[in-house]
Amino acid sequence: MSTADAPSAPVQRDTRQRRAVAGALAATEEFRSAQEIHALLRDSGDKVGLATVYRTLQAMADGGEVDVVRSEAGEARYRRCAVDHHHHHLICRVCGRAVEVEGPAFEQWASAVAREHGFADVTHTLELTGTCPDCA
Amino acid sequence: MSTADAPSAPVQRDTRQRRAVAGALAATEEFRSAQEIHALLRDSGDKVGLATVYRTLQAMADGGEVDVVRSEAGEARYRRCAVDHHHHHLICRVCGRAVEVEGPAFEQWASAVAREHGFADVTHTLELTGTCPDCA
DNA sequence: TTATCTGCAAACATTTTGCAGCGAG
DNA sequence: CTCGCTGCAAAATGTTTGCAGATAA
Repeated sequence: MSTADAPSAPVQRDTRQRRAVAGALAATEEFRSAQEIHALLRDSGDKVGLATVYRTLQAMADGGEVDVVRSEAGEARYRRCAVDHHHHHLICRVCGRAVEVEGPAFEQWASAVAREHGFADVTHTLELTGTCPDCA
Repeated sequence: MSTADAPSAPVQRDTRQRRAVAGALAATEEFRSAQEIHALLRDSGDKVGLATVYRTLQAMADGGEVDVVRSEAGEARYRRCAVDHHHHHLICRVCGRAVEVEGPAFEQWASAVAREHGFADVTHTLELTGTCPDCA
């Protein structure tokens, strides 16, 4: 056996582009689409190819570094995933603003339902979409 | 003013294609993608253009006749929205089996959260994914 | 050096749209 | 008869991929 027989850590190289994408994500709380990030970076002067943005975000999502949701328009939107405890978002369908929402009651309900049906290893995806006070 | 001054009811014509799409949706409980429905109809012998399927589903979604969710792959999936009381699905990630789940407690929690943040017209998408007893 | 990453552009999949003709009302 | 609906195919999105060259380790 070698010193490292765990192929599960495909460590990424530390490149300017990767840092730029990570930086753009770190700069905000909100969900951003790949194209938004690409535009944002170009704006900041960091030139990163669109494909690279996509590849980087995908890699980050695989590594669990970012959360991904699908907008109603069908685009993937990414956000840095710093929080340990699970929470969800209430998203305004007009301005896209996202409010973080905690739901202990909901979490409990979900586990209860899963257990009741004998399902194991249950995860959930929850999105609340509405019109926020400012956009009403 | 005319006898009907409510422009909010752009009544759709009753066509063979529209009926076919509605039929395909009525035939199942599950969410279907536009392309699946198109294939399904072709299979049944009803020939409906793909564009028409898209247009029809979109119209139905606008009219609130169907629910729409986005799959993780980014496609839109439609389901007839006949049920008065809202319910969700607990889906097995191995065999794909879906169990219907009711969640009055969850519904209440969702409305409460929405109200608390001043959001109006809030809808939610909830998916529970796990491994069912048979596939464990 | 060498394997990975990047950029570009072409390939892809899904959904939308323009236009001529069909068909419901 | 009229106007909306349909079908086809082309266009528009959003995302992925092949390849040659750049670059981190």
